[in-house]
Amino acid sequence: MVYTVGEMAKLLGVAPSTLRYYDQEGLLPFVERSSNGIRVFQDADYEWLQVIECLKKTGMPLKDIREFIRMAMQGDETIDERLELIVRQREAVRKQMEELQQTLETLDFKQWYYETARDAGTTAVPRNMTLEELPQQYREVRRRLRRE
Amino acid sequence: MVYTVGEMAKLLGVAPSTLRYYDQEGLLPFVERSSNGIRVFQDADYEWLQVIECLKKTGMPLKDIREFIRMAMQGDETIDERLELIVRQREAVRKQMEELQQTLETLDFKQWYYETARDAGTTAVPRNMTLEELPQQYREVRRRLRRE
DNA sequence: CCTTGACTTCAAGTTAACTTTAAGCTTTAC
DNA sequence: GTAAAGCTTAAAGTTAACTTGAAGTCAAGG
Repeated sequence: MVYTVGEMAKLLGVAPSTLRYYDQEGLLPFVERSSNGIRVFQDADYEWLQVIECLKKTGMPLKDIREFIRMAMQGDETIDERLELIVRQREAVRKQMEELQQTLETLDFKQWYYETARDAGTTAVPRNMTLEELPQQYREVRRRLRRE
Repeated sequence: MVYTVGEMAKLLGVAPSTLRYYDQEGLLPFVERSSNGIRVFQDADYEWLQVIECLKKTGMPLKDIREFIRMAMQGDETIDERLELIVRQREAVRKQMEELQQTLETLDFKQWYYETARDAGTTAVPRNMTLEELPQQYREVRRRLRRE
């Protein structure tokens, strides 16, 4: 199966202009052209685009993704480099998940805070609680927020 | 304790210009000024800034954070609204974590892929494996990547 | 034959979140 | 008394990742 830029964009759920922009930025060296200059996407290209999508979700900038693609085009001699890059991004994502976990804990605390405030009619109640009055799981969070 | 913009920035690990920018954007209505116009940060302001930081990490744009701060300044009548916003952000973060989890699984697959390629000397080996030859935990990932 | 729709390129515009620069004020240290 | 450090504002500059607009090409349908 082959696809136009519009069809591939639809498959991926992005705007066609995004794919043209990626091509312009050198991320899509694998995309071929028909005799009259129209981009011809193959099924295999879908997989490349999914990998680009994946790396983008790790927060990697497009120019670094371009380097990864460039390496992949080089062939088997760059396997080690590519492996190293993947391992590095994996660690970056693990770190991001830990940070998000902490953010979630803060929001859990805030949710409890506003539920308590709502029930009491005023934020003064949760705000002025001592650490001992605070449910155990929120103590660490409040210590962090208040630098206590 | 009171702090200048530079001291507070240091505590938070951000640039002073960032705090000035936030102030300009209306995110810091709680920060007072000394007689000669210098910003005076209080300990309580540190907590506000941590909350701003937390909301920023959820991906909330600054103008929405400003609205949250504005609500908080309104007082107890906005408790319900603020609770709702927190719950919404909490759900957004849970979703982000799920997406990151999927990204991580893709990277796990790619790591295995390149380790296998390295050991074989060519990416042709992992690439041409049938679904049955593939370790079980990677089958779903490859199906997604290849739209199989 | 001609209109429609989707493709092309190139250039310019957009947005968010800062950062930098310039010009000026205040306090502290020698 | 003056120089340095750190504060102020306002305005302009930066960056990434797109998006939009203009002008043109091409194939299919009525």
